[in-house]
Amino acid sequence: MPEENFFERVFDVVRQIPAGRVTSYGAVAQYLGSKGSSRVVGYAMGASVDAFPPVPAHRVVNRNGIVTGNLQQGNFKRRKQMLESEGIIMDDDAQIQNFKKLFWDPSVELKDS
DNA sequence: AGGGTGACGACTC
DNA sequence: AGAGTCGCCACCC
Repeated sequence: MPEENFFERVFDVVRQIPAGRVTSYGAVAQYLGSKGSSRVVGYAMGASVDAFPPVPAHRVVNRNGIVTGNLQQGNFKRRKQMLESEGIIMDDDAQIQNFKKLFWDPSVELKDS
């Protein structure tokens, strides 16, 4: 069991997300064993700005495949562009198309290692 | 030691 | 179907 804080574990997982792929807060939380702590994952994302190396928080969206970012609208728009830059298509403005297809589940990709 | 906070998720009305 | 509410759990003050 890692002695790192929950946040660091979240960061580590998020950093392993391949470009052009996305995952959900809940999935990360579930992978970390705290399925119900999806909020904590989101909170960790907010703290990701303090983390180093930087965490691609833009690849983490909510369960709906919608890019959130209530923290700062500015970053929100910007992250959308980054996602598109990685080949991810957005529907309305924040809805990811083929979200299910692009979904990167840590509990599946990283499995139980 | 206690309370407030939060980039979610699922349930209920 | 849309909107509101509750719960969850770790971190910070």
